[in-house]
Amino acid sequence: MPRVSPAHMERRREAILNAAMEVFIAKGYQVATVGDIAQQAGLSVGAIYRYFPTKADLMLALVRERLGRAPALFARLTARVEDPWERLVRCVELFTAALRVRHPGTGRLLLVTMAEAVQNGEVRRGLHDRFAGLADYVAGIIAEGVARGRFRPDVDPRTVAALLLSMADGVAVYWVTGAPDLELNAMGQSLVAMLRSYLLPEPLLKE
Amino acid sequence: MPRVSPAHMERRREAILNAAMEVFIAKGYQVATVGDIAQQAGLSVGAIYRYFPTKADLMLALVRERLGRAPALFARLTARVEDPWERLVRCVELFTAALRVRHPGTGRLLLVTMAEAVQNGEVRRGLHDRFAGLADYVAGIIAEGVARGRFRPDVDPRTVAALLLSMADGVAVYWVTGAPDLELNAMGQSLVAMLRSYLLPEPLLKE
Amino acid sequence: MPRVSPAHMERRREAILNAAMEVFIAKGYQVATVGDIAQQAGLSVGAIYRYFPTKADLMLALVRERLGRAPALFARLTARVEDPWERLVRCVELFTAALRVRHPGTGRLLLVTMAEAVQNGEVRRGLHDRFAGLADYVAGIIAEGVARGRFRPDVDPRTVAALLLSMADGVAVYWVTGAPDLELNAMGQSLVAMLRSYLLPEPLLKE
Amino acid sequence: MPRVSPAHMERRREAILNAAMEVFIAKGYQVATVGDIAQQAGLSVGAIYRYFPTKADLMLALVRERLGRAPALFARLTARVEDPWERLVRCVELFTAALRVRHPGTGRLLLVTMAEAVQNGEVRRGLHDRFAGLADYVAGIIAEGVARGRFRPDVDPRTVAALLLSMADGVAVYWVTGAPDLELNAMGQSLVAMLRSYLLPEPLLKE
DNA sequence: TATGAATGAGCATTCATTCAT
DNA sequence: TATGAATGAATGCTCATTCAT
Repeated sequence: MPRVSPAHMERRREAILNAAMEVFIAKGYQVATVGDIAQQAGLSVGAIYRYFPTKADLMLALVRERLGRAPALFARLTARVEDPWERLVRCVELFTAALRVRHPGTGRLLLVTMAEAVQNGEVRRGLHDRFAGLADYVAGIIAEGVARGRFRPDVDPRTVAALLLSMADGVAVYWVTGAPDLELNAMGQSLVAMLRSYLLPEPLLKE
Repeated sequence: MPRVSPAHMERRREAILNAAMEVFIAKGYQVATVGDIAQQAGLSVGAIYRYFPTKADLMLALVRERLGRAPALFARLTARVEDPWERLVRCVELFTAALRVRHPGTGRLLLVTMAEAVQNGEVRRGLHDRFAGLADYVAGIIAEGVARGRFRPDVDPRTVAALLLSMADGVAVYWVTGAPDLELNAMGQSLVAMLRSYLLPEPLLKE
Repeated sequence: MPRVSPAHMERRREAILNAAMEVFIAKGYQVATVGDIAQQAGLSVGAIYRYFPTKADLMLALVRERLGRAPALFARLTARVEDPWERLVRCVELFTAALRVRHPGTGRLLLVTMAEAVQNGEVRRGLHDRFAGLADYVAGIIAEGVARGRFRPDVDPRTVAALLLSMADGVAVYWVTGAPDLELNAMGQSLVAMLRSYLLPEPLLKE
Repeated sequence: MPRVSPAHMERRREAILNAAMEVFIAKGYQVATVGDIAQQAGLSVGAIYRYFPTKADLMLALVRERLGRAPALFARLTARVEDPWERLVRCVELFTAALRVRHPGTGRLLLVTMAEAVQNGEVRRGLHDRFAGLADYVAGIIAEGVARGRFRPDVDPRTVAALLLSMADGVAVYWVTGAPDLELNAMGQSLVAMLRSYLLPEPLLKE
């Protein structure tokens, strides 16, 4: 007979996770202390441990519940776009917007998480799942474009998808360490131009 | 063993740096202990401190003396290639080879370093210098290609260079966390194809 | 055992301070380890740090809260004595008793503290405050004696007070290093005799 | 067949001892490092160990060869003075001058040494020897004054001597920690006045 | 003999985790 | 349930001492 409702517990769990993300982003996983997180969440250390058995579980939950949802999120937000090329462009825009506006912490969390993945197998697996999910999604778009004759026929969807995602995460990670001269919008536009010339057959002749 | 030759001291310094790189790559900066590094170097803890005043200085030296030399290294190794397009392709190949064969630890070091850069201003500056140096170099190649009429005239060299390097480091970082399905060679070839279609004006008509 | 009463925390703080005093007295500040203090207090190392942020703060607290209270203590314990001469004599007795019976560790603490004061400005300031406080008090007694015509008119209260206190602390410090032949009582009596002949005008004629 | 002359070795030994005194005075025994001393002496660490087997031996030598010579020094410098009272006054002057001009470091060395004596039996014994030597000498003067009828007959030479020396060392030690308001000259004069009124029978009637 | 690099035990301090209240 | 005091293992760094050169 719990005193608090499951909803309340869920809300508190989320609050702790948000606090942990904030703190991990600011300090990195190793440097962040459970006390920092408790303070950020406005709770006591003990309370954290009621929701997450160890500090490592906080990181893992973030990987799975924040980063891990990126594939589903992308799918949902680009589902309405019919044309594969438009959908691909939408993905690039979405990523740029996410990095700059919607979830500016995600890039940093990605970096912090990658660093932890070196050591921690479960974190590594979580990251790979996210990458694989996103790559599958993008590869699907490309494959569809190829199938429909919209894209050049000789592209390898999986490889190009991996390339795109690597670039995206590379940008995220540099952007996030405060690299001085990264103009996200310009980079997005150049990327789209590059993809257009690569994927769309003879576009220059017509346009 | 005092009054050793400067050469001996330099060799030992390098050995310690190598040991530190090994250990940082394997565990990450925070988790690695100075004892680990000493053990890896076959020295005592105190000996480490004769060459590097703090653990942080080890990291910083790695950033500056390993990662930071990448621009000069790339410049040297591609200097002979005359044609800008060939030189760009050479860079991609070089990077792929470096990641896989020559300096397989560098990618990991890059990741570990990025994670530390979140916290450590000096490390961050070191990374930015490396990125800026590489970006300058690649942008120079592209600008030259544009100037010579070899590349499409409307590309923005700096933006494309940043994009390329982000992708490269993104790949490095994923490759390094052991992402399962990254086929470096295939990715390199696709990237070259993409660049060709983007940079070279109407190459398809002739070739 | 959280949410303990402030009284409990204060008691524990005092216990730690007592333990620190014990250990510092026995080993000196530099040689004493925080582990020693924890053991003496029957606590863990970590517990010490909940009450005092650094080892140096333990010393400082002792200087301020043990030694620094001497002026107030002396004032309180001799306040009732009306006659300046009697009060002075009372001070000498008090000091002798304190050294031998009441606070036998204080002399040692004084020594250990002085040694630390060479290096540590805050400790030095604490010691000077104590000395100045005691000197003010004793000088006040002497000045009052002079003003009332009870003492010889040409004595300089501040200088004599400083002299007295130097002697007192000199005795304390030697007593404490275990100097073999210091007979505290005899020394106190001789001091009183010396003061009598110096301060009281022509007492020998009458008595 | 030593390469260097015994005289050279003795000179070097003295130089090391001087350096050690300088450093101990500035930092205290525990905080001073053998490296500090070597640097101050312009030698290598190893050289120090050729002359003194351990760091502790440096301190001990200082106690014995610097502080321990005080009794002989005082005896020598006051030997010419015939009258016991004059000789006593001379001692006070000597002490004041020594503290301020001749050997300004001695006070500090005394303090540092006392602190070490808490722990170190040999140092303690050295200090006690010095104290006993000085006390014997002063007590001898007083006893002589009594015997000659120059001093009040009821003084206890040993106790008064101990009192005087405690005061002297107390002053030294406070002076040395930088106590702000200690006017050595004024204190010396007051002390002489106090001693005169105590020791010399009815001086007031004549002077 | 002199040097100073190397050793490694030792210490102040931190922090994940526990558990009495 | 929540709190936060207590625990104690772990870590970066120092320094007396040794000894190869």
